[in-house]
Amino acid sequence: MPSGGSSKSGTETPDGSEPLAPGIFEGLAGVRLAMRRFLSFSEAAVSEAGVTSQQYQALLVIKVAPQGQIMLRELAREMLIQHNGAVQLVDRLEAAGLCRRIPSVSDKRSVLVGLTEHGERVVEVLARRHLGAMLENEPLLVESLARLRRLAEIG
Amino acid sequence: MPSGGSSKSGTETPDGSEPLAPGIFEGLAGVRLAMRRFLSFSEAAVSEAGVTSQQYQALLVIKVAPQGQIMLRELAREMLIQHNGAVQLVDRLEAAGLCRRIPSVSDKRSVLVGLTEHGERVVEVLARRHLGAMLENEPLLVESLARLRRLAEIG
DNA sequence: TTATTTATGTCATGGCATGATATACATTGC
DNA sequence: GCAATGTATATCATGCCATGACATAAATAA
Repeated sequence: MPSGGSSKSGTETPDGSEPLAPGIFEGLAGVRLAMRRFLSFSEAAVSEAGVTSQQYQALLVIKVAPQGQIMLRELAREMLIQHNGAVQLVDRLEAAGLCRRIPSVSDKRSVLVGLTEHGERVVEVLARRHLGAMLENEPLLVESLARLRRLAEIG
Repeated sequence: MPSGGSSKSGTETPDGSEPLAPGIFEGLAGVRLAMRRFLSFSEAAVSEAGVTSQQYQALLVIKVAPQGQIMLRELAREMLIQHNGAVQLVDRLEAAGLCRRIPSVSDKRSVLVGLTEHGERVVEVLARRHLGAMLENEPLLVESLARLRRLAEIG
């Protein structure tokens, strides 16, 4: 597509509605990039500790759960994944010695997941390391979202 | 656990530095949740069109590239992934008829990636569908980031 | 008891991303 | 011209993540 000035706001659209405001695609791409950047430092920081982003997030969820324990089902719900995804996630965390399955006494179907000492240490270190970097990268993301909003409101 | 029974905010830390402000773990978990929520609607919206989130993002990057074409290497760099990840991503996009490899004439090593007509239609529809949902979910994320910042500044 | 729901787990599949490696081409220096 | 080096793409093996389909066990209701 030649990027001549007028051709970007073509009038034909797939569903016949009005064309998108010029710059919207750039705005959307910018937000995704900002979010990727935001998450990629996390990926890097976290992988030094031998865990992945999702695993760190799971550790956080367990950490902030009441009594530091959470049902597998709850963990899945908090992380917006299916229960079987959580099963495997906990499998890997348990294999890494970061968490522990504790059979529930009140409901023999249930399994509670809690952090091991090692898990406690890892989540503490990672949280600390994350905080600074997160606050550093957050403005770019927020700015990028604001720019998209302005673009959308003009269109 | 040496910290005795009472409190969540123990004073000992793994590396001997000061303890994190209370609520920081909750703040960090909140941000990750907000981000997941933010991305999960995207996942859902996009999957109706038969593509994944990453594929949509790749389509966006190609769409906003000069002349609507981008080198594979560039695509990888824009998406913050390795070149071989981009190869497979483009493989899948090409298999789905969304993009096309165009051998570069100036540099026979290079391959330019451009959208097909179908790809153009898909990215247009998805961008449109995304915009609204994105603007709807964005305040939660921004608010969640702001809360974390406040927590960090107090600590 | 029987049926249903709930919680967890297993299996097969597929997308995503990486490291290690290979092949083809370009560029630079001799 | 020719060798060395670097670049662009591609392939392979591996591992994480997530899902759908299915299975098992336990709680619960009819």
